[in-house]
Amino acid sequence: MEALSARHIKVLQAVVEDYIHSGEPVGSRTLSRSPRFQLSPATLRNVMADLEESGFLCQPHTSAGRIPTDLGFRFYVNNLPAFTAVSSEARRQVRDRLAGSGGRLEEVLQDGVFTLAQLTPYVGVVSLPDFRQMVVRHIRFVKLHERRILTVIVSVSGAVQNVLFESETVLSQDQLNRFSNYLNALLGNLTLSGIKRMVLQEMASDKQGYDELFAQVLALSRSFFAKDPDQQSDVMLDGKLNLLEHPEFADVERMKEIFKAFEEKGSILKILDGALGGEQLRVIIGAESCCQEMRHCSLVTAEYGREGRTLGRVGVIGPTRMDYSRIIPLVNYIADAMSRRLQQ
Amino acid sequence: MEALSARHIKVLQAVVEDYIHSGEPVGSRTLSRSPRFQLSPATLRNVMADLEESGFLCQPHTSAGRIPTDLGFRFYVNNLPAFTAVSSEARRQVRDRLAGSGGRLEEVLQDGVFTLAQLTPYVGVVSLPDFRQMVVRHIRFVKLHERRILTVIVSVSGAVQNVLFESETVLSQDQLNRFSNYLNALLGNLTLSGIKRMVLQEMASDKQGYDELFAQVLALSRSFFAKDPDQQSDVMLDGKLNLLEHPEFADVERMKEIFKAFEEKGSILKILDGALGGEQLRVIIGAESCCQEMRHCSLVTAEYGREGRTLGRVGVIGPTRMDYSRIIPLVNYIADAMSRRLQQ
DNA sequence: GTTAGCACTCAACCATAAAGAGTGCTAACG
DNA sequence: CGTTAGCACTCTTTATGGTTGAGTGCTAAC
Repeated sequence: MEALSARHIKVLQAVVEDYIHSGEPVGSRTLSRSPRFQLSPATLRNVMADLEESGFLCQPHTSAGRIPTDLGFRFYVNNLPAFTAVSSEARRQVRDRLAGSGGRLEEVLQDGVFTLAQLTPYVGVVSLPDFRQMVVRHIRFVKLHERRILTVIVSVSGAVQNVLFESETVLSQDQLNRFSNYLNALLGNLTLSGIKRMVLQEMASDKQGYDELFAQVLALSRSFFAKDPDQQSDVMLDGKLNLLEHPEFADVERMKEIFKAFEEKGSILKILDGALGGEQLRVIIGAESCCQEMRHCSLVTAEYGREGRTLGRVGVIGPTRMDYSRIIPLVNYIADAMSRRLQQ
Repeated sequence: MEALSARHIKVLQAVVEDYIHSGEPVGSRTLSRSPRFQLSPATLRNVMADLEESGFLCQPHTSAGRIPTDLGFRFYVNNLPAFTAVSSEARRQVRDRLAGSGGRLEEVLQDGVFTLAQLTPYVGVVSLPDFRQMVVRHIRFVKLHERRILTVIVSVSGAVQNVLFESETVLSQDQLNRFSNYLNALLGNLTLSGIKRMVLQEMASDKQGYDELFAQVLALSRSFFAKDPDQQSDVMLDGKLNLLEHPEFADVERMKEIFKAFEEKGSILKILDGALGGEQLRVIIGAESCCQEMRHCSLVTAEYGREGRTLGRVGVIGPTRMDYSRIIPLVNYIADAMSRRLQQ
């Protein structure tokens, strides 16, 4: 397998692009008819045979045209000749949708995946930030019943989370209010994990001479953290039905597989946040995801965040035969728009 | 179309049951082989022809066996010869699941649909109570930022709801706490709509001589209700993938249709809560739902509630070819188990 | 009222044939 | 030596037709 000549690359690109748009295996004849080549089918056949040997193309069967392998798509994406700019219509839709709602984290994320599902024939996907890693703006305790307490946690990015737990002693709502105030005053810029760490440290140091209030807050916090809201992060999907429009998922078995992966979101999450080297944009093609059920899918995702902090990734899931040159700029654009919206 | 003879009924039941278990059109031969008939195929053919004429059976094409129409299933369900008792294994699973979690409304509902999806090859479905109709146990206001206020509402059945709104004036958290306390003291057994009604009445009466606090609480409530959390009720589904196992949904087009209905939950909700005559148990067969996309599906649902109040309906969605004699008791059982769990 | 017999219909299956697309290989060409 | 035309070959797709089997409706006899 030697280096690819300029012609090889050009042919590979042509095959990939044709396949992306037609969905059919592409043969040497079709290719030679294209005005971008002045070559006969025979010559192209030779080139394509080389590309097949190198693993960039394959044939569904003898006497069919070629289709790109994952490797072929990978090469194509890494050497994308040109991007399709995000249309002004699409920009408008993104802007309108994001501006139209409240700006709470969940709303922004929902708007993001919704717009992606609208603007593409693929599935919009976004990973929710791990709640424990989010900077807390506000904690409030609400007494429900006896020792049953509802905790309302609001993050700086506007996410609201409710956690139920049981305190060790019965406390009045007034006491809880004082605790809330105390904690909030203390809070400056800590994440939930940060608060937990602090509480545990303080308890371990076991100083005497705490004022009563602080001791009580610590005790309460401990029972709160004992429950460890391992609510973990989660993913949101939109537009699953879009996938049904693609011929590659006409087969019920294949569909079932992918929907199974969607149902238990864990595996999607792992693919999204899995590779920890947080590149701004990431394209995962077919089997690269290492997820059996997703081997016929590609993911294009980008980071979104707030004030320099990465919160998660947003993007689309579609067939490996995806219109990368259009999708990549679009995903970038939406991730950016969401981050800007969250800033406000 | 005259009244059905005992024999007609027996044949209809046999056809329905055979079809439910085989999924294939059932012919006169098959039927006559069954030990429950001592009749020749020819005789059965005559009976079946009558049933077809009356609209209880139909043929996919000449020279195929018969399958029940919606009307046939309807008759069968209305005259169910016997129920299959809920197995002790199933009871155990329901009990374990419900006992295992926290008892918050959402958890109970989730456990309910989950168990249904586990125990049947169909989709578990439950309608969430309309939040405005739920009796409020607790209201709490949390100041987020300037005039931005988060309201946490807890219902007696343990549902928690967050609503964001903007107050007219800037208030401190201390003030909000006092308002919360005041409102909660006032609250005794009102629904959210009830509270709204009360607030509007009080404001309309426009008495002078309110104490300051009450006036402020009223003002705050008004801006809260101005937003009208028309969060409406919602539905939860589980086990959508179960449907893919049924031969009747092997066709991608049909699948797409149903999943579309699932996606926009409004239509499901309408079917569930639509017919307002709240029978304890309800079976909706095929086109009876009046929902185009659901015409190949049946729903078996039962009411669940708390302290005599109906909160919503829980049940399953499956193909019209559903094992009604097993499903009906099961749905009843789960609805009952959920209601009992909510009582605690 | 029930049954046996018979002609008929129709989907499903299978084999075969023909068409069409595409290939690899070879030999000729500039 | 790269390029091209030609050709035999492969393999899918589509159409065709015949056969089988399940099931029916009708009629006549029991």
